[in-house]
Amino acid sequence: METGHGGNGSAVRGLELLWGLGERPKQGRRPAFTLEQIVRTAVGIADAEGLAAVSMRRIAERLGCTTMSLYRYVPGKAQLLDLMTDCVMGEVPLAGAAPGGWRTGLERSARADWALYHRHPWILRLPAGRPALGPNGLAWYESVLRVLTMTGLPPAALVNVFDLVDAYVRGAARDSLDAAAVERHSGVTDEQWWAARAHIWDAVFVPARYPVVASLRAAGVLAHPRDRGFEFGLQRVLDSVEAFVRNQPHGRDETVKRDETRCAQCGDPVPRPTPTGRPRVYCSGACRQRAYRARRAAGSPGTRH
Amino acid sequence: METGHGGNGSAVRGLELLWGLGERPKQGRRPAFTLEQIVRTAVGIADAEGLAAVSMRRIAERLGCTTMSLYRYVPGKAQLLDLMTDCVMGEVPLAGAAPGGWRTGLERSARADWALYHRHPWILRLPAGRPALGPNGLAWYESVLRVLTMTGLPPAALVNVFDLVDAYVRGAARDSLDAAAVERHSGVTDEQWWAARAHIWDAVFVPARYPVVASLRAAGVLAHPRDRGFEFGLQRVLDSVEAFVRNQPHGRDETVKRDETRCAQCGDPVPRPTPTGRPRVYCSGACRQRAYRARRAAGSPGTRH
DNA sequence: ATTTCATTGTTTATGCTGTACGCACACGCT
DNA sequence: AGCGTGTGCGTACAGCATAAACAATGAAAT
Repeated sequence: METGHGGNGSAVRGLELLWGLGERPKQGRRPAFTLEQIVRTAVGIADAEGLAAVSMRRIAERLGCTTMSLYRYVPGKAQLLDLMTDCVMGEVPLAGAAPGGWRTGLERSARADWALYHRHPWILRLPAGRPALGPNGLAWYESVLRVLTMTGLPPAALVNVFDLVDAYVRGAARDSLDAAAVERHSGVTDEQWWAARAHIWDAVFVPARYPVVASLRAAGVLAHPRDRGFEFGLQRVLDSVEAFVRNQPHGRDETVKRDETRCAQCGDPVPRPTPTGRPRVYCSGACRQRAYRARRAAGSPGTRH
Repeated sequence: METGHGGNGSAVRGLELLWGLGERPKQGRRPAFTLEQIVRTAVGIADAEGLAAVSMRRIAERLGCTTMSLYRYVPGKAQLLDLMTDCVMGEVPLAGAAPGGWRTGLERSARADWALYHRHPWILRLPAGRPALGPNGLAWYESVLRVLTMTGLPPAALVNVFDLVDAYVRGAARDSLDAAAVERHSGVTDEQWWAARAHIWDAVFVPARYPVVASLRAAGVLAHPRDRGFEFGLQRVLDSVEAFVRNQPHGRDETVKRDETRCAQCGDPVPRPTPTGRPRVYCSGACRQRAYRARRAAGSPGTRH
């Protein structure tokens, strides 16, 4: 019997929906919408007003039908969310062979994910049952893994590396998005937010109790250029994978040489090979100045006195 | 007027609650509970039945009072969630100087976080407005940063490194927990889950369309020894930080030497320095066998044939 | 042409949720 | 004793997902 469609359990049915395995019945009234219409409507709401605004009522209202009509297309809200995830996974360009070898391919892939999460912040709010296993998600998964095979690593290490990069990108994106969400939701910028609570921080960030945090606050690095940190971390993660590949018995390293020095302040690569001859330490004057201020404020950590 | 306490805005009031800045009024009826009682009750419910089970009604029921009484202690549910977060942050042992230098300290800290997230999976479900800025969260933040100062890195790089490790641990923990949650919620093990969908995977994981994924599935590395991946990724992240510190102009590397070879299959360190003299490649017989099976199934990626 | 019947759309109802509002009581200070 | 403030409680409301019965549709069978 069941509610409809003759499916054998809503979870499995959800997967069948993902892969479009349900054959259109010849008999009976024709549906007013397509599944894709519903999913895209839901995605639109989530993009515009956040995941909390995605309710069955709201979707039905936009589509001009009643709430319960939707349940003829989808077993439940959970399955709809799965469909939404795979839908937007179709946006991300598939990873492919890049001139710089697997490292560049992986780097581009990670940045594409980062961009995707910023376009659809709600993705990271819902549970990730393994790399989303719809057609789009699987195509993406395959493409990244294919790039990784260029490292020559064995299968188990392959998925480990994938999980490492994926975990980092997701974690970093969540932090960045949460901060942005607070800003948008409350209507106050990060600076205003900190300012409104200044009376608390002043009472709390006392150097006696929290010397390191206090010095970092004085150095001005606690405020929000948080997105720069993503690039830093991404390069570190890729560095480590590269080193791991190089140390493997059968690992073939197809990466271009990249031993440029990096900024001692932010970790970005230092642009030009220095005109004076002296090794360049900071990537810009701003970073040098920040380092100077930081040294003064923190009682010179970062130099050997 | 407001509802009570004379607070000036619920968000700021929430922070004041976190830091216990509200002075107990001398006049009037004495409260029946403490804030901590309420928070701990909520934490208990979240631990036992998940974040979704935490409702004001439910908490009140456990405490033996009515729902609305709770609003005398807390401006709203959002603030209560903040308090819950900082409450459990008090459980994690503070990072400190370890025999192995900053690397060991950071490693222990990351593992402690991992354990915390597994004890209280709901933490990763709610938005992280920066490292949770209650007393416990800040103490933890300070302790980790203090360990990081041993690297001699400048302030901006310090927070970058912190964010890197934090993002990875959170991301990896989320994946691990989501998988476990699916398992517990649906009552089926991961194997049963995959088995119930075998008819879909068989139709979908065709080598023609998804060669890499298909070979990985055949190699048996797609199933769930997902938690091992955390150690792998953690070591890679720490490796990269170590390399970054070593390449810094003023970076002092206080780490013990650790150039043991690692398993070509899973990345774990290879235990003994090999009795035969030949360099050991796999950490165990199981890994060697898995690598063998994988090579047969995948048309030998991982060897130069 | 009429009946049959699978399938879709709608209506109604249930039990959750967070929380705004107002009232009654208890306690410390005057 | 009594005033005033802070507390605990009950009611009420809007919104949520969805179960179940029912009405409308339209292709196939007779």
